[in-house]
Amino acid sequence: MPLTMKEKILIAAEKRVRSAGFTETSFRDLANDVGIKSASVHYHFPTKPDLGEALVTRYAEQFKAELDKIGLDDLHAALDGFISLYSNAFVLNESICLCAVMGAEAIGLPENVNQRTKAFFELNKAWLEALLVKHGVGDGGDAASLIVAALEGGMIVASASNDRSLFEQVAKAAIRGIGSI
Amino acid sequence: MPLTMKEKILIAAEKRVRSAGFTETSFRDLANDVGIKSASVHYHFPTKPDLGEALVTRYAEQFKAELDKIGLDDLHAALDGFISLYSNAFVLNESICLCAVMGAEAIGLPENVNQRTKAFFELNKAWLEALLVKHGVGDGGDAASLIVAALEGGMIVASASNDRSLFEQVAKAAIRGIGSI
DNA sequence: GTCTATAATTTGATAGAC
DNA sequence: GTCTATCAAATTATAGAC
Repeated sequence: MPLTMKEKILIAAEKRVRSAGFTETSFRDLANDVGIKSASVHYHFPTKPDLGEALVTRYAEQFKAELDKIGLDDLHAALDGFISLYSNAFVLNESICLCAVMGAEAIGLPENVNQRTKAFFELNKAWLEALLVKHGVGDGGDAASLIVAALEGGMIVASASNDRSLFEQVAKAAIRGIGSI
Repeated sequence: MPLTMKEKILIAAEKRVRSAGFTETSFRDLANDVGIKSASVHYHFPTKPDLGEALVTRYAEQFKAELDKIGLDDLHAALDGFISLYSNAFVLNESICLCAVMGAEAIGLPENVNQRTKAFFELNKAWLEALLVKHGVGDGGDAASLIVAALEGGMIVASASNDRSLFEQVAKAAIRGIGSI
């Protein structure tokens, strides 16, 4: 099945937002990316908040699909799989997690977008917490919250520093700290 | 000594950037904030990268001044003092850390701005690492990197989720994890 | 240092033809 | 669904008077 124009726009938008930011991404840029005019982009996404909401929703759905592929029986393997999702999302000078961008811009963004960003973080935290509880590690959700925050923050620090190893360092330290939290 | 116009502009700019983002902050907005015209803002900061660089430099200097006030003899008190700096920087629906914003926008920002953002993160990491080493906790800088990343990421997650307790949770978990890293 | 005036570009969004 | 055409507003930045 070939891509619909709506999906093509979302793919182009995700790429731009994850590198330049949401506000910096314009309908005209997206129109050029997919080979139509900006008025036609508005046909698919009437307003920018509409686009933002669809963008984060799709991102969270895809992320959830990847999470569902990770086996939960081996704690270490599962944690590695989880971190790999973040690691793959972070390409130096090219892209960070969509929700790190949306989260940083959150104060100025419409509610419907922020709700979806919040849902993404909750999804991640809930998955991690379930994994830890299953293996009798960590009592509440503190460790899960810490890991999610550290991975998102690690991307931002590493991206600004133009040094990918900073992210790797944080990711490894986050895993090593589990059990004592 | 009364504030210079240059400082007034930086104060207004910091407020706007920390809530709405750097790209969203315009010279006209700042001009209105301080009661002059946008052309006059350009007199003080010829280009936007000039403004961004001055902004992050000033932020890091002020942060360093606060760090220098924290006593290092009591590990727990020092960690609490460190986290308080972040805690105070984070006001729900109003502001997050300037460098969390700049870091999230980093890919699209000019080099001179990113260098200053990187310096801010290095300053934080170095201070924390020195504290931990002094008290014989943590070998390398892994724990320090983790804490900085977790605090920055915690702000972003909490801001997008409109839930300050998420930040508090991450901050506490980050401290509790020290020693095992 | 601040002003007026303006240039050149970009933005989100709409109306209406096809 | 996509187009042309257009709008009203906002953006960074500069020239030159005061």
